[in-house]
Amino acid sequence: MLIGELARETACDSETIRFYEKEGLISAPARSSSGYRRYQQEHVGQLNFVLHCRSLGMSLAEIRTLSAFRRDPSLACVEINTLIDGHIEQVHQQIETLKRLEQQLHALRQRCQEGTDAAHCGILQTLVQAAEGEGCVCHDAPLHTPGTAHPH
Amino acid sequence: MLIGELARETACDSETIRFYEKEGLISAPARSSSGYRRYQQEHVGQLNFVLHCRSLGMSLAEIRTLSAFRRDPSLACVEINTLIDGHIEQVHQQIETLKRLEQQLHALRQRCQEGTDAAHCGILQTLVQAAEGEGCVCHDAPLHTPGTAHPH
DNA sequence: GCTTGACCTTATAGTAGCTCCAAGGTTTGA
DNA sequence: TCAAACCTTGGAGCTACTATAAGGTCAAGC
Repeated sequence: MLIGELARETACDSETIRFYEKEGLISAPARSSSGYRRYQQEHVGQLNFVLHCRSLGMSLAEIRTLSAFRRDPSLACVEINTLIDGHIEQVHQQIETLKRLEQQLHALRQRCQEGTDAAHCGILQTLVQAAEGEGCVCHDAPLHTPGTAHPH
Repeated sequence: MLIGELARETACDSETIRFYEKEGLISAPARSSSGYRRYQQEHVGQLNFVLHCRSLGMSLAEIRTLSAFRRDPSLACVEINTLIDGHIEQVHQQIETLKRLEQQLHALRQRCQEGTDAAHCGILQTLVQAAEGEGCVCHDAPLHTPGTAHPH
């Protein structure tokens, strides 16, 4: 199987497959005499595993760790649980942060309902005032939202 | 005011201030004879505006657009509303996506409650099966979570 | 006058997870 | 024989910073 066929089968871009190989997330396939990558069925499984984990928002580092357990199933799974728990907590924090953000944005949006010019735009006024005034309490909570994954 | 003082006053790193200047988000200050940046009160306002918008999760491109309206208040504010609405929608989508993700992760976590080895770890088994099976419906929704901002 | 330390400058490289492009080689079908 | 569709590598680009190196400046203390 050439890289293009694997790409179609897994709905993953060829470039991304090469990238995952370089990053050690999938094993390097055999090469044809002309240097083309020749994939086997096992690579489909490996790649799908990575893509599935990515779709669950895991980082490449986390997936590398899980892959190690996949390769050597004698290892303790406590670490797997810890990894998943950590990831759940991360996602939970992101949700909470984004919810607060959503509320702030809705409040901001309320300030301008009609289309005039920017001089009278309540949104802009609010943003400028918030930046200049000391009493702005709407952004004292940290925002940390690490990027998550692409569709699988 | 030197860059360090502005940094302390706004709780923004000096490097980041220079970066914002290079990106055109704040105006370039006058320089002393030795090349040091000399900031005025207006720069504090500009920088706080940027930081506040960042704390609301806006991208630098969005902030550039808002800054233009701030500089020229005769422009229509319809675009401001559109920008904010788009941003709210983005945040809303992120929240929905992350909520689905959270549920999937909780379901996954249920698969392994006790610490044995990875061979019998339900989490790993589930991940591997999900990757290999066709019938995995748990990751057909796209995940797009652009990074958001740091605390202000 | 000299040294020390805190400040400032620019330029460059690194982070995550890809994505895109250029310049070339290979294979397949008409 | 030729074109289209594939493949290769290497490098740059994206976001929003962060970190480092190598050097210049300035004020205080001795």
